[in-house]
Amino acid sequence: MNIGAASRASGVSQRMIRHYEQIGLIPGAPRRDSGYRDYSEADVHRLRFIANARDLGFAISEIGTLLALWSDQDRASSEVRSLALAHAEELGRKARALEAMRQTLLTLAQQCHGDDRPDCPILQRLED
Amino acid sequence: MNIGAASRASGVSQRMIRHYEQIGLIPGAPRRDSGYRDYSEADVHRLRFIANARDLGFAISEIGTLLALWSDQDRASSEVRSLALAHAEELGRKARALEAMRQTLLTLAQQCHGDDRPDCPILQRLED
DNA sequence: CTTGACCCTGACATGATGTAAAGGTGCAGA
DNA sequence: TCTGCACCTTTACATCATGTCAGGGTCAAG
Repeated sequence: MNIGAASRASGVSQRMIRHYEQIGLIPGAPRRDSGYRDYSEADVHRLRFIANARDLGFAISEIGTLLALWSDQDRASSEVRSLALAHAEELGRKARALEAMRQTLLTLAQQCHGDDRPDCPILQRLED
Repeated sequence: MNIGAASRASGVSQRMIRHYEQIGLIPGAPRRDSGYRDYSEADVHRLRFIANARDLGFAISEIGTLLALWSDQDRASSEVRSLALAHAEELGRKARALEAMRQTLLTLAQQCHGDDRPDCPILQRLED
């Protein structure tokens, strides 16, 4: 399977497939005589795994760990679980930070009459 | 005032002060004979404004708009308000996306016994 | 054989920020 | 005055994940 087909089958862009190969996240695909990369179903399976992990917000480095755990038949499920929980906590931290910013903005916007007059508590707050 | 003092007074790193100058977010500081940049209190005030806006998650491009509104005595407060509300909405979208990922992970982790056995619903989910 | 779809590599861009190198400036103390 | 340290300058490279473009080779159908 050429890289285009692998990309369509996995949902990972050709650009990122080549990138993942370059940074060592995935092994280099075997090449045809033409130099074209050749992918198997297993390769596509792994790419889908990566795409799903990205969709859950895992960073590339974490995905490397997940891939290692995935291919390790003997690993304890607790390892995967604690990685997932740590990541969930990180996501929660980020979400709370964004939400706090949002609340601050909403509060300020509420105090701003939002008409043609120039005075504005939002800008005043940014000055302090 | 040298850039180091301006940095300490504003909370913006020297690196970023120079960067903001380079991309045109702030005007180039006047130079002494030595070539050193020279900052006024007003400059520090503007840098603090930028730092506060960054803390609220505004992107540099949005801050450019905010700075323009800030220095426009005649602008309507409604302009600032709608910019803030649009940004708050964007923050909300991002926060909800992170929270959704987090919930998915927590649900999966709950289904994972997390002991020494190798089977793990988290990895299974990533495969699909 | 031509054409169009596909593949290759390499490079540049994003956004915000850090860090490091290599060199000039300014000031205080010996 | 010399020395040393703290400060300043520019330039460049790194991060992270991704897009896009250019210049070139390959393949298959007509």
